[in-house]
Amino acid sequence: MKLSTKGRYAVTAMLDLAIHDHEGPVTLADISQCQGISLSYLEQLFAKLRKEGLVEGVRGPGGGYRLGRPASQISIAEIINSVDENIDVTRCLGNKDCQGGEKCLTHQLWEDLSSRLYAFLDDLTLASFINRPEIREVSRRQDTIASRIATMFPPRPARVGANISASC
Amino acid sequence: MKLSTKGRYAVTAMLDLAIHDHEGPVTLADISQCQGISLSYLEQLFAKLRKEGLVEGVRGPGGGYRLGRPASQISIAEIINSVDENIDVTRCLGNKDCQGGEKCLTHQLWEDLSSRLYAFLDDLTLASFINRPEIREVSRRQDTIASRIATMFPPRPARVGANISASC
DNA sequence: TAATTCCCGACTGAATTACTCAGTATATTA
DNA sequence: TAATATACTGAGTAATTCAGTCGGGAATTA
Repeated sequence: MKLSTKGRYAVTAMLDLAIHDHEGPVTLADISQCQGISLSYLEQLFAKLRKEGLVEGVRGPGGGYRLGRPASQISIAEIINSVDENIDVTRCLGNKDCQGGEKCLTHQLWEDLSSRLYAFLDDLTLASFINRPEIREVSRRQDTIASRIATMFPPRPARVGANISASC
Repeated sequence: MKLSTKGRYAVTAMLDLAIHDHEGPVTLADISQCQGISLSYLEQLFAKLRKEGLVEGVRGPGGGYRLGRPASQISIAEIINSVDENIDVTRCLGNKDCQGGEKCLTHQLWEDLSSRLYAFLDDLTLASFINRPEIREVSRRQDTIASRIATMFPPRPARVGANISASC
């Protein structure tokens, strides 16, 4: 379990996808502009997320990325783990002699802490964040704008709407 | 809130101090050998821990480091924060325009997650780890050995004992 | 066909990690 | 008092990671 800016980028990007899930795919260009992250860097992060099945890409105009699973089945721990490659495990773990045959005590304790932390973050899903009332309110406001414009441009409403509601 | 190998080093070292608290100061040389971390690197980490008042150093032979406060009053979050300098906060936070005047939604959500995580780690104290029965058992065994030798070398028992019970 | 998007790999400067070395300061012990 | 063990400090450094650029290719839509 490691946690850095990289993990934060991945989580916020995934939240973005979750929020705009019903509007069709979200482009990396949108996220890039929105959150101030370089496009190519996002591509690298999303390559890892895709490998884990957390997102799926849709090519071509009107394409982008959408969640690979329902937001309720994607945990924060999964997201972080897929981009922040695991911290190197302590030397003594696995082979059980740290110092003098006896299995290292503090390393056991760290393992304990680490798994508690993982459990905590694995319990938090994307859905548990975006389903809170304040969030739904903001999301709803953006939807009304989007759908109003959508009725004016019937063919690909999602794309047009997405451009408008790109204010993160 | 950032979490890396550096933080792990600090936490395990602090656990070491907490476990051997009643035996007098623990030297960095012990921890270094025990946990396979370079001595000078430990010194740098402990400089930060000392600055935060989490540990206090004792110079001279028989010296070392001991906890700056009772183990029940030192949280994991404090330890990590003192060595893993904080993740750079998102651009839009503070000044409240991320993109178009409206405060960035995903960044609010991240702040939320971040504070939940901090609260979780701030609730975990050193004491909550070392007070578990398995740990006390190991610690007790080492104590009996230490005190048996201590009676044979009256003047500075703690130091001699520490050398023996250095198997982490 | 042209445009838009995902996808892929090589490369790069800057920062961080983990470490080495070389010393100074303070306390203990012989 | 001299020797020793420890904490402290700071400068330097190879390796790694971060975050990004660049140049393309592949699939989809219009």
